[in-house]
Amino acid sequence: MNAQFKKGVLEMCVLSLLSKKDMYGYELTEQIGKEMAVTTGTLYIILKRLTDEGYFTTYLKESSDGPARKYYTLTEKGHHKQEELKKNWHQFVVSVNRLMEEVL
Amino acid sequence: MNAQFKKGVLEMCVLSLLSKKDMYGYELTEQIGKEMAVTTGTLYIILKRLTDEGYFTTYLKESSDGPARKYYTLTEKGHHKQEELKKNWHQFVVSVNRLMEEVL
DNA sequence: AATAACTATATTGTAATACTATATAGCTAG
DNA sequence: CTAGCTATATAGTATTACAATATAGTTATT
Repeated sequence: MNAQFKKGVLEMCVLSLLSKKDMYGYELTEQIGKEMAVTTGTLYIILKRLTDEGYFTTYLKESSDGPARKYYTLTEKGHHKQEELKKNWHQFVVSVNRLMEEVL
Repeated sequence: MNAQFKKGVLEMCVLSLLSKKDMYGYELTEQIGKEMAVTTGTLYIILKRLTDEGYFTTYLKESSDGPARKYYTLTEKGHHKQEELKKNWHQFVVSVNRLMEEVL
């Protein structure tokens, strides 16, 4: 998989998953990992950045089978960002496909 | 437009356009510019890199309305790279869409 | 209780690549 | 001859994913 394709998209995926329900970091890594290669390091950096930028709030919750988990909750700002990124993404895919399929 | 989405994709677009016919740098900028914002600086750096990596050969040709143009021709290696990137791109889009639409 | 395996969060340093700004210069029209 | 268009090119910066590594709680096995 081309690592460059992921630039910006991982952030969108995180926001998109969190728009459905609160999740913790490790869980996000596993969900996204089903579709593409991603390391925990990458995910935690994204989570830290987006938290700093006000897209999430967080809370700790104990786990029955392991250490406590930090859950992420989308803020209003986060929801808006998610919708904006999703819209941009779909437009982008259409543009790229048009460029590639086009017979000039 | 999210600049990050373009990472890796611009390279693929250049290869894809050149798989149809030889083009010169400025022409590529204009064609890609129809679908997304892109500066000449970015394009020429990509062209230089891909030339150095053996995906193109180049030749100069005089123009009737301006300075001489440097045309780019895909090599066999370039054609293979283009097909590979295109395949990866389509798979990537499917994966991302699945992640975003999924009800978990 | 000691150890290994699993779960979970986090940081540092590096690599890849797009953007901004700028430089250079040929050609054409007024 | 000058302005505007065409065309190629480079230097410095910013963003973001990856690899490697550190830390530590929990569970199961010996």
